[in-house]
Amino acid sequence: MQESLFSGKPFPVQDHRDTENKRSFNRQDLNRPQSEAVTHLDGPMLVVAGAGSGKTRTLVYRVAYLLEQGILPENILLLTFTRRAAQEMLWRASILLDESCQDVAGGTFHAMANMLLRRYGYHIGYTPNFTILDRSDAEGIINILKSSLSLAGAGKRFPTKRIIINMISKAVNRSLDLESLLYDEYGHLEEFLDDIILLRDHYEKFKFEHGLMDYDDLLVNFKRVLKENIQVRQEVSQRFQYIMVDEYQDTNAIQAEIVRLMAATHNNVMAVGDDSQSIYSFRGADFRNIMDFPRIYPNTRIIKLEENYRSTQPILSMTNAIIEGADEKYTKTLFTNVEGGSRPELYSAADAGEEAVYIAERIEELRKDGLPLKEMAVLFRSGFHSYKLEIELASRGIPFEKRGGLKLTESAHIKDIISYFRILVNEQDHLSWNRILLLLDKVGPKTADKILVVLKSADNPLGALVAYPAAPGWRKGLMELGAVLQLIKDPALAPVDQFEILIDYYQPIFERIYYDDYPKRSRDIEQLKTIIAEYDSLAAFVDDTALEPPEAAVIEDTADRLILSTVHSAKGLEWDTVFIISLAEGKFPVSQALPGEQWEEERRLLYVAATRAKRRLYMTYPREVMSADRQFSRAPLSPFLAEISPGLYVSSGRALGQMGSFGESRSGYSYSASRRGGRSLSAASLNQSNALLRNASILSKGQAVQHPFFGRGTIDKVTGERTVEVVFDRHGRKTLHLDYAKLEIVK
DNA sequence: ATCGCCACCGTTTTT
DNA sequence: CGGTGGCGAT
Repeated sequence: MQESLFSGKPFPVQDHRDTENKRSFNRQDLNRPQSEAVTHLDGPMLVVAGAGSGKTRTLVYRVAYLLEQGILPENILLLTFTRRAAQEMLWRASILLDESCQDVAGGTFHAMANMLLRRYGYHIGYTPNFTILDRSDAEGIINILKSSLSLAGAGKRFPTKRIIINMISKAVNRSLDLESLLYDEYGHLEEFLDDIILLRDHYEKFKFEHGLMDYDDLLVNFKRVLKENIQVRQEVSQRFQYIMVDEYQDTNAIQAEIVRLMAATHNNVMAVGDDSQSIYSFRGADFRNIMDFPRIYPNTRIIKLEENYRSTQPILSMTNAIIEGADEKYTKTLFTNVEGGSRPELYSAADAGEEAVYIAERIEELRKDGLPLKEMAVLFRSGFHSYKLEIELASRGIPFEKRGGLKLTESAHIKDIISYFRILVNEQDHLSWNRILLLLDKVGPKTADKILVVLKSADNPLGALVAYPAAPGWRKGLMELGAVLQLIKDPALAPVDQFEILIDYYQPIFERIYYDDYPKRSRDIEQLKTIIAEYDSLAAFVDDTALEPPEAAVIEDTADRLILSTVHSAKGLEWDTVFIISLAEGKFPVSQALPGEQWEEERRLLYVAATRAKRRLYMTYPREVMSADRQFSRAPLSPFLAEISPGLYVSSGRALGQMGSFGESRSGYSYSASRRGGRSLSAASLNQSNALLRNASILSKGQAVQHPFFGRGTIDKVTGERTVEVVFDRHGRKTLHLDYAKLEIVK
């Protein structure tokens, strides 16, 4: 098995190894702390590094150094946040050294957990035959359960499936009781508590019965194997002599524990991270993992990288000011030796349309001045903020690629095709069975259900399918389905051949179901074919589409194209010129962001966005936005920008030169200032009532406590600095996190 | 009872 | 764009 990137896909061959990159990897470029991080051989190491400080470069050099020292590539493990990041690092390392770095084990936590769980999972009762659910599958299951349990429409504002899946996942990732989480963070959903818990229980059962595993299960179960089976732990931890984790601030408790267990033998963990760039708490990430690292790994060597090599001073001053406003003050103030540069520009547009025109014009200007499109990027908070701009760019013939937002594998027709393959890999994947049965004419949910019952208990589902007593209306369709599955099941066929045969069968169905836009959709199918052609194992392809979904269709496939991206997807990347759009209150930060932690995370998100820029930074906002009810309303500038010194940027925009608009921008400022005031007040009062309970050290076993939802209880165990186990009189044992739980001491 | 079609609504962020 | 609810057809 090819393990270098934890998947069957071969290491990509990069053709653009330009000299510029070779020059930038000159060893003299490393500063002293970087050299230390690269050459320090034994013991744990924490590298705290600011944006643009050369984290990637440090990691790449370390890989090269270790290989030079004679460490075998397969004993080095490089855990990164995205597969792309791992690929890029290994590719860069191959410039420094030779191709041996291709055998370095590298990839995402999930890909690694998947691979090792399939190998070792039998120790805790798992067959290697499971299907990985992606997010939309998980949401689909919640939907099915919701209607089968007759919960749909039970209340006017029943939370959406996405919110429910997020809650379930967050509870798992924080090792929190779902009930406590529901109460503490989703108090407004209190009336649905029972329904949500019921849904969760059925969801767990559904996955178990249908051979499915979601993202969280992969990590949780892998952790279980490591923890419960000493033999596995030894085998794995002996193999990985050096473990490096990038973007450590984005790991959650489970991932941190996996790292610790995998390092059990050699203890050579190097974690790299920046607490100011923590933007994934909604999925359980906890930047406190960084703070806790030295405690978990005694004798940790801590290295700080504070020099910024990316941006010019005016951009850096701006980004420092953004993060300066944070409630919790962090450690680093970045400085740069990059000379020159001009102040960032803030453009105030009348509305989203004018904003799009402004961006497009700027891009055309810069392009005319010789800046390639690939050196520019447009960043935004949410996927749909770029719709207007996408139309504008398309009409001007500017090629672009959108990252984040809808993935190729999330479109209905691609999911259809993948479902056929998932059945070949796992015949008990009833979620996929259901999907493809529904594609048959005259077969709806009820009929599909009846067929599924038979398939579920059959030893040979394919045989049972063709033997099913079908009604005349759809017998022919069922037979054809059975025949094509039988045909492509042949293990001698390469995935791409299976694909060809399948498409012959699927084409008529495809044209019938998506009759209005199937020509457009067929391009996606072509794209999928080129992807599948790179695999020689169908199972690896199916895994990858769930773990690392390919991006949505490229509008025009030329090498030089503009990147449009959500801020989340832009993490770790950099461009010469960066545009940040929709910087209006309610769009960035999103209106849902509550004061407190969520608000602070939005601020860090803006910090991440602004620090992507090397030489030029443009920020824009519309003064008028369309709200949900199609009414236009005035939108003040994002409070994060309104609160920093206006001297740090240059303002422009048609209305801003006039007297009236000055008042307008002031009123925008005062509005956000009042909001901030309200927030600090509530944060203060919260702190006051919770002052005694932020830290578990003052609690001890037997102490009586009061929880606003669970009522009266007794402390049973203090399990951490901020977590306790409480036995409640009416709700039993709960694990509570003091950062969230509003626990009071009963005297 | 079940399926197919049409019109309408509301969009956080994702390995 | 995708999910949903209503309604007519089978």
